[in-house]
Amino acid sequence: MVISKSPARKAKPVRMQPKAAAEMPADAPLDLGELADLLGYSLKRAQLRVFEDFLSVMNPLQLTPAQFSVLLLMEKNPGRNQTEIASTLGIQRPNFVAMLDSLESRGLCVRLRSVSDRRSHVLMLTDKGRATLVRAKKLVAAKHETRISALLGESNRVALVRMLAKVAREL
Amino acid sequence: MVISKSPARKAKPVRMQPKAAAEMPADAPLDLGELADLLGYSLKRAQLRVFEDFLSVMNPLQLTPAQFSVLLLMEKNPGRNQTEIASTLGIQRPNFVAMLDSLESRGLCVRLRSVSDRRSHVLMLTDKGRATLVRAKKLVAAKHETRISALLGESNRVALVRMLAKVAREL
DNA sequence: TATTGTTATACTCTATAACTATA
DNA sequence: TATAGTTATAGAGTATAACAATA
Repeated sequence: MVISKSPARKAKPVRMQPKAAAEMPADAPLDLGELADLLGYSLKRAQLRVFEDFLSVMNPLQLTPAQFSVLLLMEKNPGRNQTEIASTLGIQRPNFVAMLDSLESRGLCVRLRSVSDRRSHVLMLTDKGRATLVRAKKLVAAKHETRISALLGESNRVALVRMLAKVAREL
Repeated sequence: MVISKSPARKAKPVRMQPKAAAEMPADAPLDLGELADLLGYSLKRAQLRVFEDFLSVMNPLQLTPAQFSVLLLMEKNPGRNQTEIASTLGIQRPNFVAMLDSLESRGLCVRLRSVSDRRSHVLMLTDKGRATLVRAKKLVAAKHETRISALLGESNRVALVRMLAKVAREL
């Protein structure tokens, strides 16, 4: 009977080296190959960079992209319940609970028990939430979107958003 | 002395309702407001959708986008060590260990102790890894990228990737 | 002293099952 | 019975400190 192979991680690496390792500069940047043409790859790298910039711009208000999107949705859709707001953003209802706890404990929004259906919580921005959102929008417009627009050109930025929305919607 | 406010999540929601809740269809899709113009938002939604499609196309080979990118990099850059491959992909070295364990245990690649620097492991695709990569590339090209190209048009797809790469690189 | 691969750990996101109170 | 909010939990993904072997 053959002893089953131990996990690969335990087997110590051994033997042999690629033939002509001498040709490569050794410290040259790696070749991305077809990775550079893969939409998913550039999409992911760009998304990380954009969120990073958003976070740094929003630092004074301490709002994440997800929190900002929740506040925006509450403003545009007052009177909606948790399930509606969460599902619109692709957030699972259980995961939305802690998020709302955080926003509500900071006094940015409130949960009101609905009079028409006492199971559900109607979500509303507080005055502080509205004021914070005004400041947040100004920061995003002035320091974040403007920066992207300066990089790509405004018409390209708009075209980019439109294509991404189409991919998210129709792929 | 005032009792400190209990966590917002414990305070039961109460009273009051938005004035004219009667006007809204109640089941209408929510208004995204400025969210629809936020690059970060469409970027994130598109990225999730594209990865989802990639995963379903790659289902027969059981390769995640991250694993596929690692195999591609090994192919184009034979003889590089873990630190080089990981950092090129933005993966922390400690997190790369389990990933390599998985690929190596599946027989797709090997770690060879470098003869020039015995601290480092040179990464190489196995024959099975090369064969798997060939099949993976064909699947991605035929079922994934083609689908995106059909949706946007090939010239738009290329323009999209170029803009995303620029954002990732220069923002 | 510095670096490579590694371990351990922790924190965030995300996903699912199940409970409660209402309907 | 079905739904809204919640709890508990588990799995990815990601980040940092520290160690052994090697340079």
